[in-house]
Amino acid sequence: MAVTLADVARAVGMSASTVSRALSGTEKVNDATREKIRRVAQEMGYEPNQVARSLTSGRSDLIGLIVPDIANPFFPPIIKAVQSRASARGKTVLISDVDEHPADEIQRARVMRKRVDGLIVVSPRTPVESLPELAALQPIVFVNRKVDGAASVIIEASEGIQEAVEHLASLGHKRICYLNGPRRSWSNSQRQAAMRAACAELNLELVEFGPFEPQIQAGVRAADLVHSRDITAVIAYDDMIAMGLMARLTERGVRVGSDISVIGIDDSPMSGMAYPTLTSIHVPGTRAGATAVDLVLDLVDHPDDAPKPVVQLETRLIIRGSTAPAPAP
Amino acid sequence: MAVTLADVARAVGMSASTVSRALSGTEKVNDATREKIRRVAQEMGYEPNQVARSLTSGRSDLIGLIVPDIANPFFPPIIKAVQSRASARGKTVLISDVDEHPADEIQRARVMRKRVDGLIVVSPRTPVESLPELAALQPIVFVNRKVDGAASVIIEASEGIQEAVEHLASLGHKRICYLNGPRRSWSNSQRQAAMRAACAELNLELVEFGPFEPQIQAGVRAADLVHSRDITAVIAYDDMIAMGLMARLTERGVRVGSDISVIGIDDSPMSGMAYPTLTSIHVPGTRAGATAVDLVLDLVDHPDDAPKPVVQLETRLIIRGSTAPAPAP
DNA sequence: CTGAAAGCGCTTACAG
DNA sequence: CTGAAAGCGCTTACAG
Repeated sequence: MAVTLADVARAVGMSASTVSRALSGTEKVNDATREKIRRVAQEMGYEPNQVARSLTSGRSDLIGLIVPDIANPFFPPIIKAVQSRASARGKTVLISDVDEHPADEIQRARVMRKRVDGLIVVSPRTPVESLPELAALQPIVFVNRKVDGAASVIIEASEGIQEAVEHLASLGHKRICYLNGPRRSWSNSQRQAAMRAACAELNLELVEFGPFEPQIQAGVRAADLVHSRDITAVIAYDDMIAMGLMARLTERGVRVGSDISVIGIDDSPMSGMAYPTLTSIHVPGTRAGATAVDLVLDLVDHPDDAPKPVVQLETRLIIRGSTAPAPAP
Repeated sequence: MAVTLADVARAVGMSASTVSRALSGTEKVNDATREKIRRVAQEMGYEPNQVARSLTSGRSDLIGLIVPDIANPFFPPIIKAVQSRASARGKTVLISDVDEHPADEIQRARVMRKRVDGLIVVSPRTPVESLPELAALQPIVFVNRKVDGAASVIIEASEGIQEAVEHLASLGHKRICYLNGPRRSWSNSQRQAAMRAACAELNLELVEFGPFEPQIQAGVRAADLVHSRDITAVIAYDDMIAMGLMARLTERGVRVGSDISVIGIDDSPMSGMAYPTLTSIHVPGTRAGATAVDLVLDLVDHPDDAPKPVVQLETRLIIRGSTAPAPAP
């Protein structure tokens, strides 16, 4: 059996209370005593039982992180940012991937909630009617979705999309295609609205396809739709779809970056490595992750503070090789 | 405050023991009693405190999973397989990404160990001298690394590499380049040895570069080395490196799949989507993940069983568009 | 089938 | 500065 606090107390001839205080380091204990206790605990290989600790103290120093799909390259940078920020603040992060199953989000959140101090839920797919139940699991922070009455970090797509559409317009494109993301995605409704607004403002024709899942294969399917129409420029819901689109168009002999222009969203690491490199709208995932940690830890310390903070982050266009002047008609 | 077992007991006028038994479902309780308790608990919104439960029962129904880098596409399929298998067996998975920092593996494992029933560590980077400490954190299963005296699921690269080298030889390649993975990677030492054996057997010249980190950027660097030598075929430590290599060669005007042949390892989802599509050695990550869950749960149930099981999985070559006959000299 | 009691390993007022 | 005691919320022999 593992060494317990009581074992250490017996070994040094002191009470468990004192040992506890000496080891947790916060309260006043005689320096010599503390020193001795520390040494003995060390020698005995004592490791505090975190489960017992969190049962009494109510704190676990753990943050739970729920993401829809770690295989989507949009999420790893956020996850890494959350981990690095949390670790800087003395917390450990426990990740859970719900594999794009909306129903699992609430279930995972419930399972995790009791074991962590706070929860961060990225791009929740939970239907709007179940959102209040999730939001009630305080302290909780949502990333990439606005949830009424809950703390959130949201990413404002409109500037980036505005820039993207202007970029295409300045290259002479007249008809722009938008490939929609998942049907009930909050991000997609944002992006779609921004597309419509930008095209209306610049007097461009907008063609929409989708919904598509954020997966390469969906982009492959989209390519054939795009190819069958008279389209010279495409903005995809995300880089995954854009990559699939580019691969399939190339396969069909369409030269991306001359015959057709393609823009992704997310600016994921692979966008700079594709051929041609992918023009993409940068989404500040790293900043979003770090901010979410700060918000959730604030909530842990001040659970009753209201209203809940909402942080908005902005996006911008990164121009690479997949966009070019519209071909002459 | 949340509803506790005692609250429910008071509400139904029974002891906490009975309520506990009724809800956990294993022991014999009067059917009517159980029914009533269940209903009341439900109405009151009772959710058992898992922390308290695991303090007394010693079980958490949680499995910890430690991976080096979730951004590397090799890991998500393994993670998803672990999650799906665990969930089928009534367990929840908590993931931790150590961001390729070997020292973090032991630290995370220690933090997690007390809160989970068992641990799965994928592709551990921990130096061999610290491995015993990790292995001592029973129950633990290692994936993709053989650890003395510990349960593990290992992936035997040799067949796949043998097939890859034979494939290149049959296409007329005489000199083959191997791009080594990380310096202290167990997989790389396996792969390197298999490369040397296969080339020796088939009487091919082997050129080695590296070590390289398993990242696209490393492949970009490798491309320039490869380009400066008289090489017609490359096998990379993994798909990430192969993708970077292909992108950079293409950029420099070398046609992958005719001027030069490239083979990756991992057969990650993106290998079918690159242009050209990447010939790659399939590594059964999904099977490895599911197997690891079975092994770790066996260990949880029979902690004293020795010797620890070691499962070997095999690899095979998937031929796609990035390999072609050697160009005439 | 049900209850009273002890205990899991720690923390935290309360005294001194 | 230190100790005794209570308690966190549950589970589990032990009786009955």
